[in-house]
Amino acid sequence: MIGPGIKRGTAELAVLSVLGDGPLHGYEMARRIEEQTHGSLRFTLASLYPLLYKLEKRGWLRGAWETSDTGRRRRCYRLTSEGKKKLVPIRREWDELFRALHRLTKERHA
Amino acid sequence: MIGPGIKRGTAELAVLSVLGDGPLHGYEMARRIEEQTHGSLRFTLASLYPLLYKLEKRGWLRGAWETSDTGRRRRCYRLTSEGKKKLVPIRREWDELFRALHRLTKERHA
DNA sequence: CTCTATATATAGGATTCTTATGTATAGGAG
DNA sequence: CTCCTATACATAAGAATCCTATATATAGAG
Repeated sequence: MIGPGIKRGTAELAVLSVLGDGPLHGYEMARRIEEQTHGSLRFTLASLYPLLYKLEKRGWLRGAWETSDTGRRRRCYRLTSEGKKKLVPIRREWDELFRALHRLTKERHA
Repeated sequence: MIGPGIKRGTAELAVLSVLGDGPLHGYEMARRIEEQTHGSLRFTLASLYPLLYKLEKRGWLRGAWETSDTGRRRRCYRLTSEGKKKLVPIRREWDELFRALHRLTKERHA
């Protein structure tokens, strides 16, 4: 489990990434993020929902109410075409950040 | 250059990493971090100094005033033995975070 | 003497995430 | 039928982190 304060900025990337596979509702997003990172990346639902509203307001997601097979009311989010376009440069930015930090933490005495 | 909001949590790692090579004063830390990450990681001096005070208060750094060859007054920071010990698990945490995010952004359809 | 680079410092605010709390329903155990 | 758990969404209040703006001061170049 990643310590507090270290995860900052990762939530948006995580949400956009899992939505890249297809539409999902919030509760399932959180479950998949935790599962696919083997529990090392986990953020609470109380963090997730405000983020979804923000991304929807920004036009990257669109949410639609639906009723599941089990009769449960829930809000299903999908990436908009704008959101899909943004995902590419965001991943590139993160990749740059990773490489930059690796240069700092590993490639000493250069 | 990494966009705003995406860098969060990286400053502490960056500072501890450059200090892992030896004692430095603030201005030089910022310069090296920018140089060693090829400009992609850069945080302002106004962010740096409060961080140094916090890390010193926490006991991971110790700062000492000195006068440089050019007669300039500056504060030189070095890792304490406690700070050196902390650097190991912090690097491991970051490595976990990187791997977790890679699983999310790359290893789809698993 | 002016301008730039060096060097430290703080106030104020924006952003991001967490803890705590609340609402509501489906389905199983008893 | 009732209690409990898992599912599902929601908001308030605050902590943590970083940035912009601003301030001070000095060395060296021209």
